[in-house]
Amino acid sequence: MLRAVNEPVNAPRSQPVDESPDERDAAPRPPQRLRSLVSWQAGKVSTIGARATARHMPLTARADFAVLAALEEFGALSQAELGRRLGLDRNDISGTVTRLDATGSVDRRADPGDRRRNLVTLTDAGAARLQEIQHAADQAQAELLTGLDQAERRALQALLAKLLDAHRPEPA
Amino acid sequence: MLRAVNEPVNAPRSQPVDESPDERDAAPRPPQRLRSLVSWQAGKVSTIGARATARHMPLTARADFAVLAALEEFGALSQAELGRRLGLDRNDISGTVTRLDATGSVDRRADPGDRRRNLVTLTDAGAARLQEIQHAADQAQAELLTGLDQAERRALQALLAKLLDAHRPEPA
DNA sequence: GATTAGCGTTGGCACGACCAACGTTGTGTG
DNA sequence: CACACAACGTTGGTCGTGCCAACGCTAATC
Repeated sequence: MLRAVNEPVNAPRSQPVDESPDERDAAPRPPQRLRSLVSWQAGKVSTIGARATARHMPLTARADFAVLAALEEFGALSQAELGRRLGLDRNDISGTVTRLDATGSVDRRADPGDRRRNLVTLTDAGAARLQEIQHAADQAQAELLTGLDQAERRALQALLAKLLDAHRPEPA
Repeated sequence: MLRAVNEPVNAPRSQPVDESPDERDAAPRPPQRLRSLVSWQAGKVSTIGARATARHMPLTARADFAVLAALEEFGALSQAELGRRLGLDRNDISGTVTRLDATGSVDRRADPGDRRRNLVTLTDAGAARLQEIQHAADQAQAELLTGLDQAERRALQALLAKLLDAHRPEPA
């Protein structure tokens, strides 16, 4: 049943090193106190995912992907609304949209009905770019999930989704 | 093969906004393409965890916690070894150990048997500090895990642990 | 004795999350 | 109508984190 992980945590030893010979070359384990912190685990998983991602695309493509995906799924949005959907600061959205606009992936223009807003629209080029990034992301995802079988992947994803649902109303 | 987890993903709608009235005030959902990326989910969980953590302690305490926990569990270590255990760069360990040494949480001295190394030892003050941080971390953890019952928490933790085990040999 | 490898340190870069301030524009209210 | 108020987009800055590069030192290897 996947071993409880939670266990005691209170087993500090004090020999300077020790290293029994059969784990000399094995991977050094992080301390139990960290291994039992979900927030630490999630952070590590995130950076491993980032490393895998970086092998398939420039890092900045991650922000692009988020914006493009939102536009594809919800249609044209203002930048503030993008921020709310994605859980990002509107400050940071600004830069990403600028980049996407410069490469023609997106069309940004003042909303005629409310000139405070910028209406951001997905272009055909943007849709194509979205597909590219999705492809790279799938590969990175596959690398990240090595070691988990189908059922475990689905379970993990479902649990993370449920956790996130419980926290959603905090955009930034 | 392997794109598992990700269901269709190809259901883009195109109405500019729509917003059915019963979710007008509800939390805006992130796009499906993101919700089906474990690496994105993990990132979000990580930052939500960081926010929760920040409510209970200074952010830098997280790095301190990692180092202190490793020293408590494995005894005195060199900085390079700390890096390997924690999956961190030895560059970054240096700064953390300096901070911990300055506050007396740790004793750093040249290893008499190999003067290239710094032997880092946990002090009593350090052990106390570790307990403090653990306490704060527990509270943050509880906030983060709101919305998951006991069994789900254990399952999530176990799945993350298994995923990490499959990637361990990459310190930096 | 010379080369190679490991260690700790400094300094730099990129990225993400966040906060503060400003000018602009729409929405109220008196 | 004039006014304060709120929302928007932008710029500029801070902090924490993950990386790479280089240096001087020490130990192991040949």
